[in-house]
Amino acid sequence: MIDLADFRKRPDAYRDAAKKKRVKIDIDAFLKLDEERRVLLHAVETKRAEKNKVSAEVPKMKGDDKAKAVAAMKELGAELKAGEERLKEIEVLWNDLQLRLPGIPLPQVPEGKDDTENKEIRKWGDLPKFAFEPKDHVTLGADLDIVDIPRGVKVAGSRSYILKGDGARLELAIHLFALDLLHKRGFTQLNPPVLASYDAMMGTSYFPGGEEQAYAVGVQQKRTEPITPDDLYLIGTAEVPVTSYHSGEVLKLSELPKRYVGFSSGFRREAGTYGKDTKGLYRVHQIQKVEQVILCEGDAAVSAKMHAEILANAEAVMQALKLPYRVVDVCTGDMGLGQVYKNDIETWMPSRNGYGETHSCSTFHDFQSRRLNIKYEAADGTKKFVHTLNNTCIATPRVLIPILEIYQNADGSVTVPEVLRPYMGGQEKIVCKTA
RNA sequence: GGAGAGAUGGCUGAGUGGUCGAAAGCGCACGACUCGAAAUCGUGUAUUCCCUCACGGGAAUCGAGGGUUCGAAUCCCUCUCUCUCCGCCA
Repeated sequence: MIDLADFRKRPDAYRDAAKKKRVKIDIDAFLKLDEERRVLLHAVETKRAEKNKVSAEVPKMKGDDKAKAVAAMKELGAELKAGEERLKEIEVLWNDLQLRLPGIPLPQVPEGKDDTENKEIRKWGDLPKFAFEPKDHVTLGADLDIVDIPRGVKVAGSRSYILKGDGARLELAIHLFALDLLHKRGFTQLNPPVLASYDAMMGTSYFPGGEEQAYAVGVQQKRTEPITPDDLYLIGTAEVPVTSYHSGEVLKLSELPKRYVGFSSGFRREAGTYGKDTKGLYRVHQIQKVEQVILCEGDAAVSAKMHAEILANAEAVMQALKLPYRVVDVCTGDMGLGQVYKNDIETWMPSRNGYGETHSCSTFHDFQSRRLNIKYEAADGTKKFVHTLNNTCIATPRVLIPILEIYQNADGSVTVPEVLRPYMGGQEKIVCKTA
């Protein structure tokens, strides 16, 4: 949610942002509706003030005067009701549009229509060279009996998988390594619910808009308002519960920034991606993720610093794993509604012969905190909205693609990255047990 | 799943139709007293929205939504949540 006062001052900036982000919203319609709402609101409140005033005087009146006043108020009450009803109708539309107004991208964000126009800002690591014919991760996973996709599909449908044996142990090792690294860097770990309320989904701005990407519990899909019985959604990322952790709270300046790391599964319906990335572990319905979340002072310079920090953390993990990657500035058309700056880390995946997105680092400024109502008491005693940021630290199973493919050996085994060995009892290699 | 109790400001807790946005206490802030502190005394202490350059004014909010009424924290209906006990369960 954006600052409406700011919006009214410079609607063109938001018109421009909507255009660049490819957000379909009629800014002029909203301006008109907003004005209509304010006029009507004023009229209704004036009537209400009159009614309140007279009603307060009624008990002191007697006889004729009293009867007249009551009759007049009865009439006023009817008028008021009509006005209130119209106001309510307008506010439904107003509120719906308001939630779709975009955050304004920072100046450094490149303009572009989609992910093909993201801009590479740096590269790290050397691309692997194989002296043998390398296998892809699906083949490796099957041959080593550590990734069972057919049985995953049997049990839970398409885009499902089962990590098995050393594959399962490797996954956990990756997360433990990342969690340890963030622990050492001052992050507090939260293992949150993977179920979230409508408010949490809305507050983090997954809703409205992303309803069809979320699995809903006990409710039908495609809805814009909370309904019974459960009103719970499977989260796509720990960002949702962790960012919502302090919703409705006023934090002390001295306790900022809050550095949290959420560890959870995430669930995505992947609606509308039929036929896309169907093979292997790239695009699946359930992921496991170590997610960094920051709440900091509502100051662009501070959040920029935090953005760099969490991006560096993720890069540190990739470098420790010795996986070649690049960092891109995500262009306007590929950003979310509320994001003002976003970097992706893309990791080299031999089977794709290219870089594939493995991390996403986003700065929201006060877009989420306005919806979630997370404030802090500033140095001058006023209450301001915090800035929120989040970034993947590591996510599986997608990162297993580069790990398996890059660390494979000519004999079909996979070397365990050195930094992960302590988390696998010192194991150095994953070999085929049945061969 | 069964039975019961409850939801009021930062907290505790009064308040069953008319200056109640809300007593009182605690907490907190400021001031007085003090060398300083404690104690004591005094003053102040919710959020959101609208109008205004500002001073200030208005509206809404006592779990949520609806209703009755000139007027609702108080009456009626629906829902949600919390707590206790029993059952079931990782």
